[in-house]
Amino acid sequence: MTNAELAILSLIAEKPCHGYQIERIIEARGMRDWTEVGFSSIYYLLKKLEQAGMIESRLEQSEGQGPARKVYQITEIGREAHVSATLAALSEPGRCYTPFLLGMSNLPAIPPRQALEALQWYRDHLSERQAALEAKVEIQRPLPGYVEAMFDYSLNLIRAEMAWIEKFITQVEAGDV
Amino acid sequence: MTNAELAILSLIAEKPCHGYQIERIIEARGMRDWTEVGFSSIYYLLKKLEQAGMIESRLEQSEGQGPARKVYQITEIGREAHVSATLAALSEPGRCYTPFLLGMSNLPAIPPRQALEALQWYRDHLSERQAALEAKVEIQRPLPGYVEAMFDYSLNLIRAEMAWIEKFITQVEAGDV
DNA sequence: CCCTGATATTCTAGTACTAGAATATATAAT
DNA sequence: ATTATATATTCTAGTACTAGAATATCAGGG
Repeated sequence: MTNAELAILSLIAEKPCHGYQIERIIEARGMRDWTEVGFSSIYYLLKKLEQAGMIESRLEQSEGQGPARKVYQITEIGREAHVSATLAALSEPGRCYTPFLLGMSNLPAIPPRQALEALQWYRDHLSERQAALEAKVEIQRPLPGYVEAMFDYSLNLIRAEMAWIEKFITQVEAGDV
Repeated sequence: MTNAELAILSLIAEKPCHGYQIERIIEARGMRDWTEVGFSSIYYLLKKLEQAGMIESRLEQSEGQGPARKVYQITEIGREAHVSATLAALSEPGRCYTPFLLGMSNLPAIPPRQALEALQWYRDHLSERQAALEAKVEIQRPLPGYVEAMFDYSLNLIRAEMAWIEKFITQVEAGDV
């Protein structure tokens, strides 16, 4: 199962949902911090999951305004797939191919002054990201333990990266690279 | 420019190459640690870059055995694109959507025993990866400063992740999550 | 002179989304 | 009535690879 499929299946596993509702849950929870599912992909993924027999749909009248909704709920097959995909995701460290290392591998090809500037931008962006995440978790507290852990994980990695990049920048400034 | 395109363009920027040669350089340098370009994609990417006017080709007789080679070299346009893409890669922290956080977000849906087991697997895999990287850098030393920095960056992040996961596992074992 | 194996490129048919437009329904305001 | 707005789904045409088979060339051994 792909990441995108698992992201959608997770939400249906929690409770029956229709496409538009999923979009709003993703938005409301800020899930785009850890998954990448565009609005236009949700319906595509729902259809894929339905074809795989992991979810099934029924039509339901809208409560407020708007046309009928197609509400999906998880099947037994889906439930099993959900658990095993979750276990797989938790047990295998995923490679993450950041453009950063690709950039680093090209360091010798660019003027040192510009490289330094770029690295400083990187640090600043990262620092903003860190601050935004810290603020976000602060506002939402108290949070369930596993959600707190997710933020803690992300923040730990960002902090480690910040520490490294600070060190590297001073090395570059000193002409050590 | 996409990551894959930049990876190929980097190599052509270094020296003129043909497709098969690129495959062997990628293999020899262990570049698949930080980029993802399958053999079957190399020719596709070369054509794309040529169409964009970033590289140009000429036919050349093979030195040893085998048919004529199509040797690509970088153009002025390509050179500029290479520098600016490298700067872009160095200045923008890329998001990395690991399946791990997706798994974490599904923690409540799975039996605690299995979750713990999965996390332990994760730790073991990560630990192996760390050891492999450490060994790799050790063997190859001495290395140019920027390459040393790339290994150092990767190792720092892996170590931070290891530290976090160890801590989290003990928390889970203690029933704190 | 054919065969093997290393070298080298091309082609076909997929996969997994993704952007954005088109379509449709219902409520509320003008 | 008309218009705007929020809700909701579907469709078309891409993008960016990617797997794997097909094809071709050439050197050296039998």
